[in-house]
Amino acid sequence: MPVDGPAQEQGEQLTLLDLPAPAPAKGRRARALARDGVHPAAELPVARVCVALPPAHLDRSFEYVVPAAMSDAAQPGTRVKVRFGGQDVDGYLLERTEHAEHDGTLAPLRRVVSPEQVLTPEVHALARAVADRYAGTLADVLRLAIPARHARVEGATMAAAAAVDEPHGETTPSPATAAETPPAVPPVEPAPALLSSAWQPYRGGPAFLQHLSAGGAPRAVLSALPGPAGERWPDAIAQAAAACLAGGRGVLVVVPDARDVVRVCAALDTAGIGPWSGTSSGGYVRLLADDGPAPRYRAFLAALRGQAHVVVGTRAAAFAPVSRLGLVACWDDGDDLHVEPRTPHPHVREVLALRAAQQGAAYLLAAHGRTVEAQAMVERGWAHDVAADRAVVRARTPQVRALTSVELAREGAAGAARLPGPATRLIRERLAHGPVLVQVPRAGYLPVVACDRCRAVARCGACHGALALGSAQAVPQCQWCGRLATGWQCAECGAGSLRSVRVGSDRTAEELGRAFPGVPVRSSGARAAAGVIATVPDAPALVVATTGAEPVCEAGYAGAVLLDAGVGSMSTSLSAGEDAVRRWLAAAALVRPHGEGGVVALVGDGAPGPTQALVRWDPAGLASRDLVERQTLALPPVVRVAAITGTRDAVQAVVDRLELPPGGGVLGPVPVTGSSQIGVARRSTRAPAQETLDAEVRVLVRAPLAEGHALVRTLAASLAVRSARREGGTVRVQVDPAEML
DNA sequence: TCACAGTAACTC
DNA sequence: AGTTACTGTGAG
Repeated sequence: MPVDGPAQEQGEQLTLLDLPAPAPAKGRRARALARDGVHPAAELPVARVCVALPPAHLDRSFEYVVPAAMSDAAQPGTRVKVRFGGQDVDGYLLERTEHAEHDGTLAPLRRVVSPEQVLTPEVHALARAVADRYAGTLADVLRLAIPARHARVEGATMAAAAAVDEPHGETTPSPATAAETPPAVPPVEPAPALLSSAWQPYRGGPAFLQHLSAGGAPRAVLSALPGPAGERWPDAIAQAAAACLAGGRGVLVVVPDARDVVRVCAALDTAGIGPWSGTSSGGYVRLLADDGPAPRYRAFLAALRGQAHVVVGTRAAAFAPVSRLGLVACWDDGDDLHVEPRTPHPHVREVLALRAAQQGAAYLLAAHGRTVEAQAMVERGWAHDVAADRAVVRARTPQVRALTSVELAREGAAGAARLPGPATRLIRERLAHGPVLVQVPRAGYLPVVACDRCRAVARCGACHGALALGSAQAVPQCQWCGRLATGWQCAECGAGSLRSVRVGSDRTAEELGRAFPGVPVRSSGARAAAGVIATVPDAPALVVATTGAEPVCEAGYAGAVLLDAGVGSMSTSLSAGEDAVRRWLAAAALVRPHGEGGVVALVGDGAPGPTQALVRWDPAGLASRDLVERQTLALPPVVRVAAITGTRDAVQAVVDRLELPPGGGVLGPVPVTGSSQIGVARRSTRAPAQETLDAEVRVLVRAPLAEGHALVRTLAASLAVRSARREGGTVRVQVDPAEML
C-alpha cells in the first residue's frame, strides 16, 4: 500500500517549503508547486475536502492539490489529513475536480489516511440534507454517521474484501465504476410460508410487500398488532426485509435499543436471512455503538463493501452505507432513543424519511402506538396507513379496563390505594393461568420524597435538588449534588419528617411479594438488581418492570397491571398523552388476546384521551385528534419550530440576526427551569446553586412548514456569525424540540 | 522603544 | 477550533 510511506514524507516537505500565499494567478500555482517538488495529479488534481471541525462558519468545502503520488488513493469518500489554518486536521475527500474555484494557492493533501471510501455519495448527500434540516454542519453529522476507524479491523478484512469484490486478485478497486454500479444484491429466496404471514392481517399489508419486492418505493406507517410468535412486529420487519432482498435490494432497520436489535436479528434468522458470515456475501450485520469500536467498524465495513445486505442497528445506523438500498424501516418512532443526543440532534424518523426520498427507497414506520409526526405523514398523503380491521384488532388484543377513581368509588377508602381491590383480584385470578406483568412508571425506591406534614416536595438544603431514598438507605440523598439530607427540615413548614409521594419499582416488588406470598416476583429495569430481563417463562410469576424494560413472555402474559396512570399522562409536555399510550401499549401488547383470557388493568387517573385510546386500542385516533389541535394552535409538526437555549445575551444575539420568513415568529425568551437546568448543574462542576440558576433562557422560533427551510437556513447563518465572531456564552439549538412548554 | 496581551480575521 | 496578524496599552 503506497499510501502511508513516501506520500506522507512528501507532504511534510511541502509544508516546510510552502509559500506565504499572495494569491497568484492559477497558472502560477502549478509552477510554484512544481518548484517545491509537488507534482499535481495528472487528472483531476483538485480535491474538495470537508474538514472535521465543529465551528459553524467552516461548514463548506476547501480545495487542496492532489499530489500525483496520492492520486490513486485519494478517491472521493476517503479520510484525509490536510493542513488547515496552521494545523493538521482530519477531513473527508468529497470530490475530485479539474479546476479549483478558490483563487489562492492550494495546499497539498498531506495524507490519505486509508483508501477505504467510508463516505459514499449517498451518505454524503444524506448528511448534507440532515445538516440543512437541523441547522447543523456537515462535519457534525458525519461525526454521527461514520464510526471511528479501527485500523486493525480494516487491515484484517482488507484481503478478504478484495477477494470477494475482485475474485481475480485485483487489489486496487476502481472506485468510480464501483460507485456508479454498485454490486447487485443477489436475490434471496425466503421460505414461502414465512414470506408474508405477519403482514396478512393488515389492510394493504400484502400489497406493500409486493410493491417492495417488485422494486418499488412504497411508504407505510404500520400500526403493529400484538400476535403469536412469528407474527409479531420483528417478524413483520424481517419479512419486509426478505421481500426487499427478493427484489435484489438492501435493507436498513433502525430500532431504539440493543434488545430490539437482538429481536429483529432473531426474526431475520427465522425468515431465512442469516447473519453475515464474514467470508461470503449476504446476510445481516448489527450496527450498534454498544458492541464496541472493533465489531462496529467491522459491521460498517461489511455494509460499505456491499457484503452484508441488511443492517440492523440503533440510531446512528440510520446513516449506514447500505448498497442498493431498497427499504428503510424504523420501529417505535416515539421512543426518545431515536433522537440523537449529540448536535444537531436529528431524529431517526426524519433521517430515514430524507433518505428514502433521496435514494428512492421504500419507507416503513412501525409501532404499537402512533406519534403525531407519523400521523401527519399519513394525513399529508406521504405514507399509507397500514392497519388491521377493527375486528382483527379486537381478536388480537387483550381486554383493557380502566380502574379510575370514578370506577373505584364504591370501593371506599381501599379504592384510593395504589393497588386497589379489583387490581389485586385481577392479579390473583390471572396468576392461575400464567405470568402477570406489572408496569410501573418510575425506577428505584421512593424516588420522590415529601414533607410529612405539608406535602411540599423535599429538596436539598444546599442546592435545591430533589431528594430520593434508595432501598438500603435510611437517610435520603440529593439527586443533584449527592449530599445526604441528615437532619432535614421542611423549608415550607419547618417539620422534620418525610413521606413518599411516589412509589418506585423496587418498593412495588416488595409490596407485591407481601401481597402474594409464595408467588415468585421478578424485577426488570435498568436499576433493578437483575437489570433488564429479556424473557420470562410461561409460569405463574409477578413480573415488575419499569417502562421500556418489560420482558417478553413467548406465550404471552396472562394479564397486566399498569400502575400510576396519572404520572406519565398528565405532565405539561405536548406529547405526554401520546407517550403514555405508547408505554401502555408496549406492555399491553405482551398480553394474550381477550379470547385467551388476557386482561389489562390501567390503574389511576390518567388523562381521559390517552385512557380511551388504550381502552379502545386506537392510538391513531388519539394522534389524529392531537394533530387537529396542533393545527389550530400552530404547533409542530404542523409548523417548524426550533428551540434556542442558552445564556440570555448569547441567545438574544442569535435571535436578533434572524431574518424570519413570512409567517414566522419568535416566542420568549423565557427562563428555563426543570430538567434542562439539571443538565447544566451536572456539567458545571460542584457549587451548582449560583451558576445553575444563572440566566438560562429559551426562545422558540417558528415558521409555517413551507418556510421551514428558510427558517433553518437563517438560523444556521446566525449560528455561523456567532461562531465566527466568537460570541460568548452558550447556545444550544434544537429543531423539532421534543419537550415544549 | 520594545513587550505583551487582548482581539479580529482567516483557514483552501 | 487553532493560529497568526494586528491593534492598543504599559514599563524602561
